Amino acid sequence: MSKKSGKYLTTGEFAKLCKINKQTLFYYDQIGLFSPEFKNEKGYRFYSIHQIELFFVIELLKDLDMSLSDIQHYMQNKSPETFLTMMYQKKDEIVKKRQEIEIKETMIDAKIRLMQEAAKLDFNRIILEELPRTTLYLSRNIENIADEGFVEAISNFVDELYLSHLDTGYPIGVLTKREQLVKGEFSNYSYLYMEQPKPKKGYSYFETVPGNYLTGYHIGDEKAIDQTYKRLFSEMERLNLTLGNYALEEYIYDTVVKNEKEEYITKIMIHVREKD
Amino acid sequence: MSKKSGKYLTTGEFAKLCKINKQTLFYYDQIGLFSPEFKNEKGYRFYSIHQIELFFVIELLKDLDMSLSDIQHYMQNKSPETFLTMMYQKKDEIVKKRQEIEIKETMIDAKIRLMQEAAKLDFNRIILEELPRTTLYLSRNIENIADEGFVEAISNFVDELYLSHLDTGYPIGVLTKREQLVKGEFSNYSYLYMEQPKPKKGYSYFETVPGNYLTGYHIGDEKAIDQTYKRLFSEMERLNLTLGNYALEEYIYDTVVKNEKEEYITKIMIHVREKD
DNA sequence: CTTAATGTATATAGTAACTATATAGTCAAG
DNA sequence: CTTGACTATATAGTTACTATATACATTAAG
Repeated sequence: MSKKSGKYLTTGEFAKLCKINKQTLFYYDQIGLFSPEFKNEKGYRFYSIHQIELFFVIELLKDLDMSLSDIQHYMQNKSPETFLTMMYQKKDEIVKKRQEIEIKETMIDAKIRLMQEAAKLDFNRIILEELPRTTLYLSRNIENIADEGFVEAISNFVDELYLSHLDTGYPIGVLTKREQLVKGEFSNYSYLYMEQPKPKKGYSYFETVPGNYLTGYHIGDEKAIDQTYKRLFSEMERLNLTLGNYALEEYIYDTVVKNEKEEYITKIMIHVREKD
Repeated sequence: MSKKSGKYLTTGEFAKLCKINKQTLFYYDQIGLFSPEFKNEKGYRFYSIHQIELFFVIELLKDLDMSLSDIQHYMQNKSPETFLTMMYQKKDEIVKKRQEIEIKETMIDAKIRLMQEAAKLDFNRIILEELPRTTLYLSRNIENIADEGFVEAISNFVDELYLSHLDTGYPIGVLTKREQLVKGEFSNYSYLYMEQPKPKKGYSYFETVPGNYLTGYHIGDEKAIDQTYKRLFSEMERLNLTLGNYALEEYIYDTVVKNEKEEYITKIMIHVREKD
């Protein structure tokens, strides 16, 4: 702290206070965005402690993706009215930003859960597990759609999730109704879905049936997924179980397996009932 | 949607799906960060729908301030273990990020409230108002400190707020005890403070006294702040009030006044009691 | 009172991550 | 068979820093 400057701060001191690079303050002065309260005869910059408030406002606007030149233009002709209008707008933006962060947090949580699960898992084993009721947001019906239509359906569904703020960070899954499964059309999916841990009001959802699910994993080329379904159906037979209402499929990104080449894993969960 | 490509997407289609600029995908391919599943003999890129998962992971890491080259290095030698470790670390980072966003949200809310209040306000009028109990986080005692010490104290306080996650986005205020006020030492502040609407556990706080406060504003050069204090004390006398325990001062950024030149406003709130 | 360390300044070059533009080839529809 | 919408590469430009080089100023120590 320079003793002579009194209640003013030098560039270095102000930079430290704001937790920013000193060069950035030179740069801001140069472009005329944010300048010290005065310069002495030697050209040394002196900032007032009060200027930190303005600096924080600039930081805020910057964080809300406003360009430096836009901030500058705004600062040059601001008024209480425009400031208030901007704050209302920025409030909306920051709420959206927070929601996006929350989605990413869910995404990380989902990945962590998946990885922890995967560590204990043998991808070649089929297991029978009890799954709780969950809420799914479904796409429109996509039965009997062509390959290129499937891609388009996913594209539309992603757009829809984005626009309706229903993207929760969970992976996109597919639901195949019993009707297709009994015909052996394992890849004739009925709906795309995304799990909704906290369903937003104003939308209609599908509730999964709580109960027993036969879970297995298909590794690699999905053209061969029928084999995995057949293995699952044999296991179902062996366990004296009967096919329930639907099957769920989820794509898992390849980090879960120790493998050099990029491979995709599909988790298959078939709803089953006790045979009586 | 190109009909021939089947279940693969062209660069343009994949870019649209990911809501990203097509050039960015070229760029990612060029730097070897994220490449299409294959290229045809004409050099056309084809992305698989599954690649969106990997793309989202890249976006996530990018949002958490990881550089593209770091992401690339990580992607090249990842394993389930490193991925899980990274996800735990990123979980911490995103929580911190969310908290920072929340601080900024409070900051916006505080500004909006201030502006709405200011719109109805005459900065030259002194008003008597009833204020509720609020929680303040105080700095160490800063009585009888020199000017340069004051700047250092603010600097330390800002650091402390940052490190303890006690920065709520509210402005930094100063509290002056009755003891100094009666001596006429209006600028011999006792503590710096920041309001804590949701006080975090594990820290000690100061609770303001709910009751009557005489509020006035000082505009411009703070060397002349004594005048404003004197006006407040006369008004106190006139209203048959007596000085309470302390006074609070808050700096207000200049956007609240219609004025070309940068001016700072100080809000002064003096705790008062009925004379009996 | 000198000197070294640390601080300030300007000017300029470099960087990351896009982003835009120019030019040319490809494809599908009418 | 042409037109319009797409694809590609190559290259230049942009934003917001960030680092470096050089020179002058201030301060603390001997």
